[in-house]
Formats: sequence, structure tokens, C-alpha cells
Amino acid sequence: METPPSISETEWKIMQVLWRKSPLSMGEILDALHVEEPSWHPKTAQTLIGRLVKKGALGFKGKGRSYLYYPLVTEDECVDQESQSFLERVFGGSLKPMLAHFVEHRKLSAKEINELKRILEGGNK
Amino acid sequence: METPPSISETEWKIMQVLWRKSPLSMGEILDALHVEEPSWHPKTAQTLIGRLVKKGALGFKGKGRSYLYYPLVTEDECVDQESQSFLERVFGGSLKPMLAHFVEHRKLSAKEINELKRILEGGNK
DNA sequence: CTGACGCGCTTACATCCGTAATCCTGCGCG
DNA sequence: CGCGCAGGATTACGGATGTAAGCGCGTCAG
Repeated sequence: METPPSISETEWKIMQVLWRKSPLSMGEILDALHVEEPSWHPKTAQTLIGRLVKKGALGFKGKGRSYLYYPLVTEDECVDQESQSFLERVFGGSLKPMLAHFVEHRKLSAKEINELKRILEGGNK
Repeated sequence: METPPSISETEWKIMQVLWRKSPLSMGEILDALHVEEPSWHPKTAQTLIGRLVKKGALGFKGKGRSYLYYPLVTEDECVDQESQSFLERVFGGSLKPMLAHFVEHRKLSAKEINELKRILEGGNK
């Protein structure tokens, strides 16, 4: 996990399932995916899982005929990776313009503002 | 600009040049790119510019033999697009976990925290 | 027992992306 | 005045991505 492998948009959805709960079998993953998005084709999911395993993002335990899959990279690592690259690419790496953008584009209620402020304070221990 | 075309990582760099100043000729764009990243190959930039034009992200004025390029989509539109998809993909569309993540992973100084808080307040007019 | 089904493994294929070369043409320099 | 060069158009190509089908085997239902 020195180098968290790159995880594509669609692959993320699968990772998220396994970050929430693991290990899971193919069928269980499919079920979980279908909750949010019923259009998942089993074969597609299988392919993506295969790629994630090959990339080293997922591991599995050969428990009999079918495997149980589980993440090899933590959600936090991946989130950090993504956040970093997003911030860099879109806002030149600086938080301020980013926050300013969100404040402007998503009409935040006073309540939300306060919650966000509390988060800022909490981190400044 | 109903549907801002998707702009890839590398294409962004070119858009940024033209958002800062436009219209520009091929050569001027290249010069600007070289400031940040001298390894830009002219042919590569040309290809990307071509793609951006085809996608409708850039327009040009045929001022003689060489064109002057300029953006057809605003930076704000694109930033919003990216931010939206990033937030959705990585944080389930919710600002709070996102801010919490940044606060935790980037040791923010008290000064930065204050600046961010001011941004929050400013938006809440 | 026997075939359907689940699922791992392999193959397919159209796009997009990054990176670049080739071709051609008109303009400016020597 | 002819040639090099900038730069527009076209073509190339390997890797990633989304989407999915085919093959083969072992398990479970009937």
C-alpha cells in the first residue's frame, strides 16, 4: 500500500461495498451493488473485481468453490489519494479556493455552515 | 455549455492557460505551458488542443495561417463539474466528510483554519 | 445422477487518454 | 526565390476503462 493502485470511477463502487463490509462473496457484492444501481451486470462486476485483484486493491480467501474478497487498501488511503489529485488538478492544491467554490455553488444553510465550522475547530486541537 | 464536455487531466492544463489569458496562438500556449512544465512536446499540445476544439471546449478565430484559441466553457463551469463528480464519487456527495478529511490529513495551521472560517462566513450572507 | 447455475479465468472490443510522428502548406528569412 | 519552419490535419499506438460474452468445472436441485 505504499503505492495505492489507481482505482477508476466504476471500480470505486465495488471498493466501497467492501470497505463497508468484508469479506464478501461475489454474489454478496453483486447484491450490494444492486441496491444502489440495479443495472449492474454480473459479468461486468466480475471483470472489475478481477482487475482490482490483479492490481492489488483486493485480496481473497479461497474458501471452497467461490472466494471471499476483501480490500487490501484502506478507504482512507484511497480517499486521500483522490483528494490530493483533485485538489491539485482543479484548485492548484490550495484549500481556500476549493472551500470558496463549494460555499458559493451549494447554497449552504446556516446550520451547515456551523457544522462545517465545528469540523474546522475540532481538527485544530 | 449546457453540457460541459469532459476535460481530462492533461487537457485541464491547457484550459487553465486559456482561462488565464485568451485568445492565444499555438505558440503562446506552448510558451505558457513550458513555464510550468518544460517537458511539453509541441505535438502533444497540438493534439490536445485539437481534441478540445472537437469537443467544443475551445473555439478559435482563423486569423490568417494560424489560429487564435479561446475557451468556450468557463472555468467555473468546469470546476463545478469536477467538484461535483469528485464529491459524489469519493464522499457520497456530502461536504462534511470531505472537510473532515482535509482537516485531518493536511495539518492546518490555526491561521489557515481562520481563513477557512472566514470563507464560510462570507458565503453565508 | 444429471443438467442448470454460480463463478473463476480468459477473451473481446469500442473509447478515451497520453504521447507523438507524418503530411502538407503557406509565410518569412536569407 | 526557394527552403525551413510553424502549425493545422491526419494517423499511430499502447494502456486504461466500461461493458460484456465464452469456456470449463464443481455444486446443488430435482
